[in-house]
Amino acid sequence: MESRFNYLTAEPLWLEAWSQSGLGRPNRQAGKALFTMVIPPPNITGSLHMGHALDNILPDCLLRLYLMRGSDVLRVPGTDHAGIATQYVVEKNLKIQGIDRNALKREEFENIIKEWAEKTKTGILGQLVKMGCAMDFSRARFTMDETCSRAVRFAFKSLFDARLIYQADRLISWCPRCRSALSDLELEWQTSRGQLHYLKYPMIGGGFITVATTRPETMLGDAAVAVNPKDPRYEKFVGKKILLPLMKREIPVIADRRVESDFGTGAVKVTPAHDPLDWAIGHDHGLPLYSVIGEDGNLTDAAGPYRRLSIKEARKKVLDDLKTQELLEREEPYTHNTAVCYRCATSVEPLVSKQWFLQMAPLRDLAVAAFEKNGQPKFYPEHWGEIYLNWLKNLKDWCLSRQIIWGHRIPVWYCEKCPPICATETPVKCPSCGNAGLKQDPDVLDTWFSSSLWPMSVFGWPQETEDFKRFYPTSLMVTGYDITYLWVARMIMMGLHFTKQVPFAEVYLHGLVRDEKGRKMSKTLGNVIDPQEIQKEYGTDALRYGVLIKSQPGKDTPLNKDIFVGAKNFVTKLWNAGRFLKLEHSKESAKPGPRSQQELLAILDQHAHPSDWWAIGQFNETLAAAQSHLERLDAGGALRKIYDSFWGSFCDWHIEIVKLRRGGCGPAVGLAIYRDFIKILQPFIPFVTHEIAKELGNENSGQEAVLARETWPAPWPRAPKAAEASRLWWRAFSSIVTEMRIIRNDFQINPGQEMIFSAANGEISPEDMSLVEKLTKSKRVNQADGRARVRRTIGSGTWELTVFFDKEWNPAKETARLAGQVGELEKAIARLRDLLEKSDFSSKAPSDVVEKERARLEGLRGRKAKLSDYLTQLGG
RNA sequence: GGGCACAUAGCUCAGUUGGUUAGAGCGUCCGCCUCACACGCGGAAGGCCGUGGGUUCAAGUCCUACUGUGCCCACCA
Repeated sequence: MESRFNYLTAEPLWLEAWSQSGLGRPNRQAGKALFTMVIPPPNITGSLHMGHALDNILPDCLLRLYLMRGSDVLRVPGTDHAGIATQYVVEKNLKIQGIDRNALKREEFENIIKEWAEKTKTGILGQLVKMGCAMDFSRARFTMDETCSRAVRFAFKSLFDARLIYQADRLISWCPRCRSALSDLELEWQTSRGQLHYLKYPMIGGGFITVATTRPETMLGDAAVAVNPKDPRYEKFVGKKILLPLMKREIPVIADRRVESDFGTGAVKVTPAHDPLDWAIGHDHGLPLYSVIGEDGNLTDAAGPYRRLSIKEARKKVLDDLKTQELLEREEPYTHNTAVCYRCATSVEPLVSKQWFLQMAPLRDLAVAAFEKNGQPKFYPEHWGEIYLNWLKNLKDWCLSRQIIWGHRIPVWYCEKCPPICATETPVKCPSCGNAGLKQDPDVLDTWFSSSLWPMSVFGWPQETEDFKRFYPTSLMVTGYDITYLWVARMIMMGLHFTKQVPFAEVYLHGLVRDEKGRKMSKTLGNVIDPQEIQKEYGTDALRYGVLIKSQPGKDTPLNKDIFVGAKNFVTKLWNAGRFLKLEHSKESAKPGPRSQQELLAILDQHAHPSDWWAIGQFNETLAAAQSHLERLDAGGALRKIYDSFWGSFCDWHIEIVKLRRGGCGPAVGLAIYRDFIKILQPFIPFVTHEIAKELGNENSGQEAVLARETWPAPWPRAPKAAEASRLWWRAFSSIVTEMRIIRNDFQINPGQEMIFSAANGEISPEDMSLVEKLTKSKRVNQADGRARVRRTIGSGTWELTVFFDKEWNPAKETARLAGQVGELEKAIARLRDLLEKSDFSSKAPSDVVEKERARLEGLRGRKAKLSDYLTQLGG
């Protein structure tokens, strides 16, 4: 074995081996439980970033775990066409080339995006492969491929026929840059500093009413002024008329409960066509709509003399004109929130537009019932269930149509005089009048519409395919909490509506990947870590390890490069431990690897050293802890446990001891435990563990070379007596070794120099004492001679270590150290004594806990006595 | 305005159902190329576990109030 794991050469070979073995593809083995997942399809906007790495590595780890624990597994990969996002990226690229997309025909532009889609799709799927994700790539889907498109058309028509999808003129959020409607969930909010303008509206018949607004240009579309009905200041105005300045339009003063008396002047201008609250008020009061802002973000003909001005220009001109007429009372600085497009950050305009909507209430009720009655799906972390439920209850209708090119065309066709025709296949002629000149609706669907069908459509739904029958609903959905509403909730609702089943039994919501300061990774901040670079520089296992060890359910994952350095170090450590054990074992035995576990246990009964039992015990505890974490889908927690145990116990202690034990079963047992570590680490870092397994040779003949297909280890059987004895042994042994090392450091004894010591009242066998000698480069003597000495108490204080050395040393430092220790011991003793004697502890706490504390107090007292005694000697 | 989460070492974070002296990685300091690994080994310094109450024999852990931080929802013009 080389001294390092060569990931550059090993990774491609294992990727090929896994592909051959069909990891992530079901075997159809009878009697096996199925564990299925579909991936959150990455957007085809570019390459995969660190968030995707987490999104895919975490479930891969769980899938590999399920595979080893005996499940038949399937994970379906795929990509998302990501309507607005992809179109935006392609538009930007065209702009760099000097091409204006508006100059292109719909088909031309669509073809350019298709080309882009092919390229990025390939790249993304390639990245998934290279991250070691065990998926069934033969089942890979794309949200706009024929299978998924069929599902989209079917779902739309079905919802249309059920009258859940409808077309209506509504106030929607409009992105003037994307030239498209957006859903409420596609808005982001920014605080912006602006002005609150106080406008004086003249009453017909004399007097003024003053309104406050942040958007004075919308006054051109005012249909009324509203006041609170309980506001005494305005009682006399209600029902009277205003002559709207600039437009010279008569508008009424109305009373509405939704107006807050204590904001601004207590009177609000009502612009039903450009403000959500005004829309509602206008609707209830039957006010007319004046759409003064158009889809291009400029003012419309309805704005009279202000037509074709941009919003900014119009605002300035309106204010100037009002000022001239002395109708601008005052202005004050004002900070408020404005909505922007979540893809291009352009300010969104509320405006009235004819759009397709999905009525959510019936779907919502299904989801609420599934969760409240059956607890479906189960959320990790659990508290997300309540958040999800709460959100569902306030759900509004979903605006489905987008006025962009890239996406699923709305499957509705129009005939000149007949009602719209909704069909899953392009109709040749109008079913009502037979007219052949049908025109398809130019709009496309919100990209999340196809996403919401994903767990069904990947399996061929609505067709009753074998796959659909067999794999739907899936076992687990792993995704980021940021798309719980946008995606998870909608999948659940669609699943319930169309299949009466929640599409996944469990949902694991992971956090967002952030930098070490907790900031989002972004190109502008320059804090982006590219997973591909990490793979090149540190290896894919290091990428997986780093991402996994930092992940916690529901919490954000802070990452920096150091984590991957540590990750690579662990891979190297693991590798070298294997290299060493293989070497050691080959000295003992000609066989390629350890014998069977049964045979090993027989040898253990005859020849075991306590450290063998201790290491076995440590492994069993690690296995149990890791499993309990994994049952809660906490891969990070499991990995941390394994790391601590492998490095801190197995390598730092057990292997070091095995090195010094001559002959015996040390290497064989060590190798056997090591093999189990390799297995439980396989789901996390599959490349290096597979390579090591190959290097070590097969345990038994007939086993597959693919470690991922081996079975998850069971705890080692061992006698409880041996377990207890090995624990006691460990305490004594480790504390004397540690104390010797501390003395060597404290007294600056050269590492090459042998230390002479005596140990009074040995709890350790002579054989083990020789291990201590070798481990600490020291020699035990029975008799004190005339040399300088230092004494230390060990462990519980029942025995004592004396180290002799030639050089003179100043006792002051040691005295201070001892005095400090005695002081702390006294405090601890007093605390314990009070606990045992003065409180109700002794009578109320369980007897075993009380016994423990009593024993501890005894130990502390013994230790203090010894230290005080020695302190007196030093002082004297 | 409503909701959720978090607050532990200089930094990033563990700490499973309450029970010995609260841990790791990175960073800092000291000493080592010891024949698996310097991507390593040994050691040290560094924490009244955000604050005040409460429950309990016992609280980092449970409850409550407060303070601070982050996020989500709402969007008062």
